[in-house]
Amino acid sequence: MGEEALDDYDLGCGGGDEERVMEWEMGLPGADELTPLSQPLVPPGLAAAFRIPPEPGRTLLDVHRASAATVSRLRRAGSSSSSAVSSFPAWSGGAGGGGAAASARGMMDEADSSVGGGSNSKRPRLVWTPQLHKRFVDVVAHLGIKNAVPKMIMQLMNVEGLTRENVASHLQKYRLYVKRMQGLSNEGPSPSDHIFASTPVPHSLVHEPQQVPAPYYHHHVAAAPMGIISGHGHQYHQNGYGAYPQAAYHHGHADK
DNA sequence: AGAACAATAT
DNA sequence: GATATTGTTC
Repeated sequence: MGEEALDDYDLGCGGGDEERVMEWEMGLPGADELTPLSQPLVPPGLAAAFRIPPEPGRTLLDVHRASAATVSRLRRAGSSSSSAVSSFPAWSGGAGGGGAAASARGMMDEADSSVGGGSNSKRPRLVWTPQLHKRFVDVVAHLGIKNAVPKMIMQLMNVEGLTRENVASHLQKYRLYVKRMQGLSNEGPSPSDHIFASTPVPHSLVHEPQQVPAPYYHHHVAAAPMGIISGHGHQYHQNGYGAYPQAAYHHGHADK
């Protein structure tokens, strides 16, 4: 029993608002992974270099408000008759305000017309933050190199708005990186390896061919939806309260 | 048809 | 250099 596919971590079939909230809470990162409130999200040096205006100070109260807002949003989404899964905006829109982000995956209605000028805003390019990359690495390590293919990775990452193409592109580069790292037996990552250097390549990716022939594992993937914060061309962007969930896949060993 | 992958474009 | 897009193959 248990040949369940991996794609059933949608919560909610039963209508547990509390369950959503709990999953969300379980997915929260540990204190050691969060930037202290007293510290700016963007390092002063970097901010200066890119002319990023100073961030508004955030107080504990702000965090509580944001937290409460998220909880109520989760509840609302669950109690709604429809079982739509989308919770938050994946692509934060424009600098000024933007609101109204289009929904993420799934439907782009489109078409037509209005070509003339370009009031068509394209989807901003994805920025692979260390947090996103970490999720990516966790999932890839969990699947094992052989089974880690874009679609699967995308599904397990459970990041709203993340597309298969996004993952495929990143995976391509990541594989090259891993290969390059193996080639140079011992040598830390080069400083130009930005993102990749931020999360060490798990041994499982280097050595053992992890055997996971089938949809065997049935872990509870407590992956609360994680939004993507991105920017326009070359404009960083804000980062709400980064309450991204920690991948809760337990690693481990074992099954064989 | 759709997904993975490698090559190429922005 | 980082991502996106395209082209080819499975």
